[in-house]
Amino acid sequence: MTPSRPMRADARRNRARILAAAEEVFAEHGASASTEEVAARAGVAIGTVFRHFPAKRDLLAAIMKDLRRRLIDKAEALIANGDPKTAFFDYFTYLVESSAKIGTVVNLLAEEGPSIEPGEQIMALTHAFGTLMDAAREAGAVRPDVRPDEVIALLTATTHGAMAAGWSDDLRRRTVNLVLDGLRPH
Amino acid sequence: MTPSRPMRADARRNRARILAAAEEVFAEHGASASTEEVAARAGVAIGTVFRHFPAKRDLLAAIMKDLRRRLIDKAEALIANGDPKTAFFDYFTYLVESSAKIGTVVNLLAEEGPSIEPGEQIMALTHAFGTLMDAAREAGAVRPDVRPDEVIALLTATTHGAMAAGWSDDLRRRTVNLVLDGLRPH
Amino acid sequence: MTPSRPMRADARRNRARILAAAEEVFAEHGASASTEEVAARAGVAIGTVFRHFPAKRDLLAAIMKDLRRRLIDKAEALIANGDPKTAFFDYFTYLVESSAKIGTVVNLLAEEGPSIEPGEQIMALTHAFGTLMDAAREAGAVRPDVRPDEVIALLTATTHGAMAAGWSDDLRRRTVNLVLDGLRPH
Amino acid sequence: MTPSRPMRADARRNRARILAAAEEVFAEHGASASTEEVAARAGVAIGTVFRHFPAKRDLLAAIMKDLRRRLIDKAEALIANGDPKTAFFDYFTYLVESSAKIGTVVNLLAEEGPSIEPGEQIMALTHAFGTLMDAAREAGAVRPDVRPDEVIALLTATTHGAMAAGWSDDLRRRTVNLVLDGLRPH
DNA sequence: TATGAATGAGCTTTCATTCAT
DNA sequence: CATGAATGAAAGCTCATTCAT
Repeated sequence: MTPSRPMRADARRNRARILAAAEEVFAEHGASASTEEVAARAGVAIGTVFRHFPAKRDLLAAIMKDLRRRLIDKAEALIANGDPKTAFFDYFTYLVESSAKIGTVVNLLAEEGPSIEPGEQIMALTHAFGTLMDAAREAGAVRPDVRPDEVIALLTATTHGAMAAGWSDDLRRRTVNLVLDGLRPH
Repeated sequence: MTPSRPMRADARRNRARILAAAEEVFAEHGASASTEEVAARAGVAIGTVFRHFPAKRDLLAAIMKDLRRRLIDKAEALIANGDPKTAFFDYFTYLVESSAKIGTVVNLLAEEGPSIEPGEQIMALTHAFGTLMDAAREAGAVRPDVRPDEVIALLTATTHGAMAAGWSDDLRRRTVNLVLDGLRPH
Repeated sequence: MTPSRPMRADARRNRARILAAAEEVFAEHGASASTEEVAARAGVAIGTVFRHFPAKRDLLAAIMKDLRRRLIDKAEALIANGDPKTAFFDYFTYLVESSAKIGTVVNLLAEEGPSIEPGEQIMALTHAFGTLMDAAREAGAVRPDVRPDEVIALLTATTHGAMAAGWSDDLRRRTVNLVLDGLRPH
Repeated sequence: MTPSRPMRADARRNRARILAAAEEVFAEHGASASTEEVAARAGVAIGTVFRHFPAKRDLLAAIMKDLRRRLIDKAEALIANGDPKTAFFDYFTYLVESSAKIGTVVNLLAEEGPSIEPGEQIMALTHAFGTLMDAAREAGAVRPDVRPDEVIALLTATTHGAMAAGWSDDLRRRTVNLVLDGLRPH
């Protein structure tokens, strides 16, 4: 937006520290955690947080963006290097595994009012997911009659469930396998 | 002292109105909705809410109890009258369908700190669910190798997902079918 | 005021129970104790308390009146039967001893705004006290140069101190003796 | 983190104004006065009061600490410069004179639950008082048989009485003299 | 009369946000 | 830019008082 000048080094450093701190704090105490707590964890003053993120929801949104970025990167890596037969299943599993953070934040966003910037990132994520799924289908590893939106719904659900209900590692593994089993051709 | 005579008529009426209002308000705005809003919706003064539910978490807990009661009733009706082959699937579907309310509340309770009264109700619910599932398995309608906790996990996940993500009716139906398909013998 | 009819028996009984309960409760938790707590202790409903004492301050005032009544009775008994040489000192000591209740209430009244009905009772009390003191002076047991208001001030002070500071029985006895010593002729 | 640099100028100014306002307000209306009233009197917003004193009892405690500090300073000044024969009596009188504030607060603290920080300050105060009293005794100005705790009890009592009962200046002077007379050798 | 549910002003406290330093 | 003190709008909760039962 503002072309202005590139961020000063210390400013960029602070921004990153705040994001990292926020991810931790919100994962621990929920979105109702105070911004002050985030500032403290990041080792900056409260004013600094608000300079970088004019409102709390901006901070939440930025965390989401960050998380999505990482998920997209992971997907693209799998698209480039993975075995089509397994890459899709690996990715699905990976998403659920890393859902502790994501899920928490997602959940909390729900409280902050719906739809914080769906935007192009979501599309990129959806697209990458679709690519992996298509590849798996062509390789005969996924039932041909399941539709992408259903699978994404399943993923969302499993992800939410995994964190909200506090499943044990074992239960989560078995449940994910059950879900994935349902996607394989009989 | 006095052997706690039955609640006065107006008190019982108000209690019910508050519960109904709270269910609506929390479903709409999340658990962070104010108790004042609940009072307004119920058409009573704030003090009345606190007379019936001394703390906000008591109100949340009461809503949960009410919802669970209804779910248990439904299960028992199906156990008594349903066709073993389909009752389990019907119940699963019913639970997800009615999850808009349930899910929201469940979610929010998670934030209120862990474990608001796990209690016997949960056990009754789990037991009823297990009974339906066993009947379906014996009738050959469910894979013999899936375990109850996995299925409950799946249910939780689908339920959470359904409401948190705001699925369309159509998508929800297809997703639930996909899940249930995975539970049927191949 | 209202000549009306004499109080019904149960009403009079309730009034007494409320007063007794209030004395206890306020002595324990201070004047900030809730009227509801008083009602509970008395075994009546809150409405009953307010029927007898239209406002909280009326309840406080009634307690005071009761206490003063007992103090006056005690003084009159000593005037009638006591030894002039010792009656005054006994009374002074008695007042301090029984000050736990009085003191608390007096203190708390201070918070309720100044001067809850000084009235004729105070005069009666002052007069009785003066009578005992005069008798002691005439018997040569009290310095002739101390004035009544000073001694009453001293009494007030000792009384307050005794309860506010939570003196031990031993300390209270020694302090009272020290004070009384100062009143005796050298 | 940061080695707690000195308070910002405006913060220090506000802290002082809040303390001053609180002393006034609580002296006037008792400890039940609202924090809001204190904020208004100090000319700051309610949040500022709570930034400086996270809970109401912290504010009360701070006032006490301030008062005690002043009393200790006065005692030490008298120890350093006063005439042993009179310093003790002057101090006793000074304490009672300034008791309007002290007494009120002391009283109110009593309601806030027992013992807000007894701590070293109390010991310092007690010690200073004892020093003055010893000096007076050695100078032959105080009876050798009175014990320090009795005198402190007397002081407490007189102090409480002075403010609770609203003695006139004249009455207070005469009463204090009467008390002090009792402490002198016959 | 007694009951106890309802009222609603008011209290303490929290926290997102602003702005002087 | 960073700091952190100040702001003030809620929020949860209490309690004296009223009034339908």
